[in-house]
Amino acid sequence: MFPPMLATPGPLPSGPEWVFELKWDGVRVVATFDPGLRLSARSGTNVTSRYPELSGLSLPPGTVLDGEVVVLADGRPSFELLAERMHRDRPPAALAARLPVTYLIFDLPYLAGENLCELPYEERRARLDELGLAGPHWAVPPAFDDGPATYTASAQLGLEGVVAKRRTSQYRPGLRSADWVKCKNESTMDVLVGGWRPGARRLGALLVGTEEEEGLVFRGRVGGGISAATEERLLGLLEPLARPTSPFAEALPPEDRRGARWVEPLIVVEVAYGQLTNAGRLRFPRLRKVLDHE
DNA sequence: TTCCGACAGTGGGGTCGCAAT
DNA sequence: ATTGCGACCCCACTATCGGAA
Repeated sequence: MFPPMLATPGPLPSGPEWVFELKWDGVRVVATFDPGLRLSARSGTNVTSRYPELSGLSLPPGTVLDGEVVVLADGRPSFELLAERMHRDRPPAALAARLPVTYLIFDLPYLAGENLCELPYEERRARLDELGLAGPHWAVPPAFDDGPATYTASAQLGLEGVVAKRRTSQYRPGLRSADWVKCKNESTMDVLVGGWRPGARRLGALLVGTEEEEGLVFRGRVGGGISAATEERLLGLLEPLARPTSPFAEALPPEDRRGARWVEPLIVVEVAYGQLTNAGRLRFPRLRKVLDHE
């Protein structure tokens, strides 16, 4: 088992010592050859049989590749499509054909038994490029020198963001290093609070929505980003607004509804999120601020 | 003494698989 | 057939604690 190196979240670094890759929205996979191909998830789980289309990938024994398995749709990775098959060992042929995966390889910690981890990123990257890995289901995506342009392009293309890597950095297995910085595209939205749920804290999560023609449309639960002080403030605002029935236009699924305390939807909060899901819910939601209302 | 980084804990969307109802 | 629950995947963020500065 070879735990992959992890990136630290942060703002886009600048300077000639950095190189920039697009951030691919999929699952992290390490490939080892000893001598047969073995694919490992970040946790170390053997996932080789989940991605049979990668079985043709062949390299010398003692080689370790690091990359991301994605499902491409219109040229962009779709995590939601990948989710439909990523838990399945030996997926049915029809499923694998409908949702083919691509392994995007971005690092080479070992080659034929030679430890390349101590080499600077740029040299490992050059060795990786020399392998000429390109096939129907794998590729080595490009790296760029212009950080701001790469970041802007990632947003325009609807990608997840960029990962900045220090040219001189070593590969540190299993470590969350400051030499790799992930800069994610994110959005914010103002939403109405239609209820809340207790949890381990007094206020576990907010049930939020947006006002549309059909009424208050549920956008998901927001439990992240709430400090102890904000929790108290929100409870003080919400408890006087209690009402017996849900203010949402549609009945919420049981797993969202469970334990809910409904309120008049009068409190507006700003939430940050990664993307909207196909179901119209917030992905990676967290509270940014409670908006003052006159 | 103060500050920072690592870690545990709490929250999210979503899928699958299995058990209970 | 529906619901509940945990295990995995992807996470963000807060609070805490010990060691570095």
